[in-house]
Order: sequence, then structure tokens, then C-alpha cells
Amino acid sequence: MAMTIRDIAREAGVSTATVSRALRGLPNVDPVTRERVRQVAERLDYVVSPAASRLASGRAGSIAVITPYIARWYFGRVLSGIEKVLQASELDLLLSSIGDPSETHRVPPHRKLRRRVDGFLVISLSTETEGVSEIFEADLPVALIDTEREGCWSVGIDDVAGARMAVQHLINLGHERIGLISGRPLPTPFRPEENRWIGYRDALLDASLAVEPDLEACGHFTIEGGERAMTTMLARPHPPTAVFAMSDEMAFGALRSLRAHGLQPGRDVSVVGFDGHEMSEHLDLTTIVQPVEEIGARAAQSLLEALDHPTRDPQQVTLPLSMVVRGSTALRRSRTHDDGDR
Amino acid sequence: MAMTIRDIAREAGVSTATVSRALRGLPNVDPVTRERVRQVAERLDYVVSPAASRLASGRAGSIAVITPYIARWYFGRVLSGIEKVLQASELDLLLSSIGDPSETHRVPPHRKLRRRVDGFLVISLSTETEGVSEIFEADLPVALIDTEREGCWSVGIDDVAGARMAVQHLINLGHERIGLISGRPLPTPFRPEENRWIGYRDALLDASLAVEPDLEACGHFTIEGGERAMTTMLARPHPPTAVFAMSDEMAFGALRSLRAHGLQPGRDVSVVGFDGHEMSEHLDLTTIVQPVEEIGARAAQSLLEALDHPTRDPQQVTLPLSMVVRGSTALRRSRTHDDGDR
DNA sequence: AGCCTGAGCGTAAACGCTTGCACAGACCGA
DNA sequence: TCGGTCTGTGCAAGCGTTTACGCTCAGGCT
Repeated sequence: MAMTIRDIAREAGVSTATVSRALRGLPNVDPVTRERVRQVAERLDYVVSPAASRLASGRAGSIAVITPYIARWYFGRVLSGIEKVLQASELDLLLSSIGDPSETHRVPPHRKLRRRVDGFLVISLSTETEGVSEIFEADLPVALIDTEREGCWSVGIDDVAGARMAVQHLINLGHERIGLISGRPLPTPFRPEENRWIGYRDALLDASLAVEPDLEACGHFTIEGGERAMTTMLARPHPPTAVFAMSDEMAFGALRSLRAHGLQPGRDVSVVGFDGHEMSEHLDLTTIVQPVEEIGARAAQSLLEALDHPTRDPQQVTLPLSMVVRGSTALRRSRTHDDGDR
Repeated sequence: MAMTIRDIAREAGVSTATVSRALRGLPNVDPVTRERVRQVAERLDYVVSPAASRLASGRAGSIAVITPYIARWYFGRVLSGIEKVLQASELDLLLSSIGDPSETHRVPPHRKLRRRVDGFLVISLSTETEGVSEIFEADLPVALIDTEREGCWSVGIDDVAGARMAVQHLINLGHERIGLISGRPLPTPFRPEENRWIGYRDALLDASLAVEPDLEACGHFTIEGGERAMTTMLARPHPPTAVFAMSDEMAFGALRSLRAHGLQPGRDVSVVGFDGHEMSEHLDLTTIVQPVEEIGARAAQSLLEALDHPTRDPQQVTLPLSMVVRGSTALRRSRTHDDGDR
């Protein structure tokens, strides 16, 4: 049988209350006593029973991370940042993915998680998403990544500014017909998508350039989707001379589509991505880079802070973006783009 | 205050014992009673307190996933497969990454996880890894991914055969100096690496080809590492005409290195990767594809089975591999490789 | 009729902690 | 000297379940 707090108390010659206090570093324990208890616990290889501790204290001792995807690049990295911070804390990290709405028999997270977590960390999901919105009823601290909400902590980047920066770069290079590989129509509202769209539009409007439906195509945030989107745009009457893809992965697909059409990225059509995926360097893709792991880490820290100081007012953190210019973007060549290769 | 089982019992006019049995689907409950209890619980929006349940039953209600990395492609996908299966179960998924040994103050998982999980799922980690080996002392069911161990469930692929297949493909194309981008020297023993190395060696030996240290370079399983490894090999006196990279990501780096040297993958130097990374299609990389998500899912299923039927003998599952041939591999050109471009 | 079996249910004792409260003693200033 | 404050500690009542055990009652057997 495993050790219990009573064994430690007996061995150390104190009450279980003192053991509990000593081991958790609470005040009002004689340093000498505390050390003795620590030694005994160590010697007997004692660890508290989380179940008992949680039942008695009412704290769940864990936080839930809710994410739409696990396998995709961005989410994996954010998760990694979160895990690193939580690892150093006492809290367990419960992973829960929402998955595509298409997937059946997914249990909505708020049901599975009821009464078993002290707080939530939500990645990229709109607070109105089904299964997510119910989380706020629990009245537990929530840290949001890529979104904001009254009363919640949040961390993210300025997606509007990022998209603007990308598009402005293309404008500066002389491009006038600038395409967009977006994520819409999306099954669920997705903030970064919306904001990047706004940034794209605003940059064009500021430069008095056209914002046409024909310049936009959905890439579903996947490589394949990006490829299809680019292909679609190339097939239209007046293809863009440059495109902004809302994610690097979609941009990768776009690059591939261009090559498949005998077009050279940069020279024939400029492409800008968004994320700072490692691969973008290898594919010579100009991109807006965001500090992905740090976003996760900061969000986790925020949540820890919220847990430690329940009265503290939630803060919104916006992390800086930067642009890395590579070969996929170049000055627009004066000749109009010739679509004859199709 | 939240509902307790007593509230339900009172409301349904039965004892708490009956509520407990009814809600958990235990036998010896009148179907009528059970339904009534269910209705009441539903109406009052009751969910059991996991802490209390765990304390009373002695079951932790969660399983831990131990992985070296979260952000890397392979691990993210495996994790995703695991999560999908666990999602449908009653168990919580506790995520714990080991991280690079370089990282300080990482708490070894067996300490953090003591008494709080019912089983372990270990991804790619050697059972002798520090922090992992202690897991087996707990005498809980363990499902291993990419490794095997007496008494443990496991699922993986035949890495030896996969590597052999890759190298044999190169041999069939007429290559005789076949390089290897490996992971060694590794900080911790890593089974797939070892086995792929064996497969590489065996294929060469079978064909009476050279196995030289000069034909091998470490790529650390990263893109950058793969690039450096390829560059290193190209700089040696007799560079290979083909290389097998132990992971697609390292192969991506190799492709990049080749291009940087003015060499065309396939035509000048053939490259085979390993994994079936989505990007391999886009980079026209020949690769050995493994069913990554399924590996995770199967492992999770194994663990659930072990939990349900503690007496069942552990099984070892080996999932099939396939090779997708693309443009990065081609017949060896008759002229000897000319190294003059350096 | 008497006995046995099993289904359905209740009683109450755990499970292993945390924490409010009480209390003894030390120390202090008035 | 006497209250008062503070520190260190113990007592014991929970926390909300699960489950061993026992009871009742119906039905079937001899």
C-alpha cells in the first residue's frame, strides 16, 4: 500500500495537519519541523494523493487546453509553449481538441471537463464556438489565444497589422492586383482569419486598389487548399500579380501551384505567407513571422497568474510581429501577366 | 454550490449507492430506477465529482502521454491520433513532454505523474530514458510507441524493413554510394533511429556495397540538421550519389542543400525520406510513409484494452509501411558525380 | 410448506487529504 | 502583573464518491 499522510505524521511525530502545511510550504510552520517532515516524506518516498487533495481542497489541480487541432503546425507549437510553462507548475495539462465539426461523437469539452479543471486555455477558437461558449458559464479563469473577450486574459498578435504589413509590402513592390488566399468560408468563426482579412482590405483601400471577390479564394488553411486556391485564381480572367496567403502552409500550396503552371514565384507572381513556419525559409517564402511558442507560453503564464491572484484584472498581451523578406516577393514586372499557359 | 450525489438520490427517492450504480451502468439496478435516476441527473445538470470518485475508487481516471516533443510533426500527429481515441473514453489525457535533456528544471514525469494516472502512453522514447524507466516501477499498464518491452503493449512500424525498402530502392536505381542522414549521436537512445540504421546497413551489406563512416552524417531530425548533413557529405572526397534520410524533415534540408550547391535532386543526387510528411509531396520527395495518426490511435486503443482487461496479455502491433516514389529519386546517371562546384 | 437463490436496494465505512477553530506558550508593552 | 498579539501546533469535521455487506422480497424448487 502507498504511504499516506498519516504515516508521515506518525514518523515525524507531528499531526497530519502539520505535515500537510509543511509539505505545501504554508506559513506558520517552524522551519525545523518543516525540514524534518520534508526529510521523512523524502525518505519514505511519499507523494500526496491528488484525488484526496483535490477533494478536500476543492481545487482540480489541472487546466484544460482546448484547441481545434493538435497535428497542425501552429497549434503544436503553441501547445509546446504552453506545456513548457505548465510543466514547471503543479498543474496537470489536460488536452482536449475540438476537431472538425464534421467529426461525430465528439464530446463537447465543457461536458467532459466540468468539475475537473481550474481554468481554461483556448487556442484560436472563437468564444462563440459551440462547445466553447459554455466554458464561460463555469466562472473559471480563461486565457484566450488569438481572441479576446471581456473578463478573460488573452494573448495574441495584431493580425490586422500583420496582414497590412504583408499587403503593404506587395504594394510597395508595385503590385496592384493583389490576391488573397483566405480561410473563409469557415465552419466556425475564426478571429485571426477575420482580422487578417480586414488588414488585407484596409491596406488595399488605403492605396486605392481594388478589393474584388475575384481576387480572393479559400485555402482552408491547408497546403492542398492553398494550392487549389492559387490555381483557381490563375484560371480567372485577371489573375493577381501577387497574393497574400493567410498562413504559410497555404502559401506553400500556392508556390506549388505557381510552379505547376510554369510560373516562378517572385518573378512572375509574388507570394507572402503568414506564420514563420520553418519551411518558409527553405521555400524562400516571404512571410510575417509571429512568436508562436511564446504566445503559448505567455498565455499559460497569464492563466497561472489568474489562478494565483483571482482578483487581478485580466490583461491583454499583444506580441510583436516581423516580416522576413525572401525570394517569393519581388518588384512587379512591367509587362502584364500573361495567362497563356493554361 | 454544485449538485452532489445526495441531491440526486433525494430527488430520485433512492440511496446514493443506487445513484452511483445507476449512473455508471452497473448491473443490479432496475431499468426503471436507472432511467429515473438518469433523468433526475440530467435535469439537475449533475456530473460526478472526479476527485471524489477517484478517491473512493482508487482509479485516477487519466492516462499520461509522454513524448520527447510536441511541436514536431511526427509527435503532433501521433498525439492527435491518441487524443481522438481518448476523447471518446472517460479518461483524461495528461500531456507531459520530456523535452531536450538540455532543458533545465524539467520535472521527470514519473515524479509529477505518481498516483495521478492509470496508465502511460510513451512516444518514441527508449524505455531506458531517464525519467521514463521509472515509470515501469509503478506497475501500471504501459503502451509503447516505436519501442517494445517485455510486458508492455506496443505499436509501431518495422523501421528496419522501412529503411531497407528505401535503400533497396536506391540500389535498384543503380546507386552504389548511398549516404545516410541519421540522428546519431543522440542524447538518448532512440529506437527508430537505431533500427533504421540497421535497415540501411543490411540493405547495403546484402548488395555488397560499402558502409563507410564517410557516407553518414547526423541531421538531428531537423530541417537545418539535414541541410548541414548533406552539405557535410558533399564536401567529402567521394560524395554519395544517393542518400537516405531517416526523416522527411531531414530530407527537406538535404534537398535544400543540394539546390544550394546547384545540384538537382533526383537527377544529380537521389534522396529518400521517411515519414510521409505532407510536404514531401510538394517537394517531390520519395519517401517511406507510415500511418502516423493510426499509430497513435492504435496505441491508445491498446491502453484502453489493457485498462479494461488487466489480465489480457500485451500485444505488439506492427503497422504497414509503403513507399511513395517521386522525383527526388532517379536512375543513377552513368558519369561519376562531379564535385567541382564546391 | 419450507428452503434457496438472486435481483434490487440501502447503510455506512472507507478513501486521504485540507482547513477552521482552538489552544498553549512565548513575547511584549503598559 | 496582566491582558494582548503572534507563532506553532493539534483536533476533527468535512470533501463527494464507491463499495462491502446485509437486508427484503419474489419466485422456483423440493
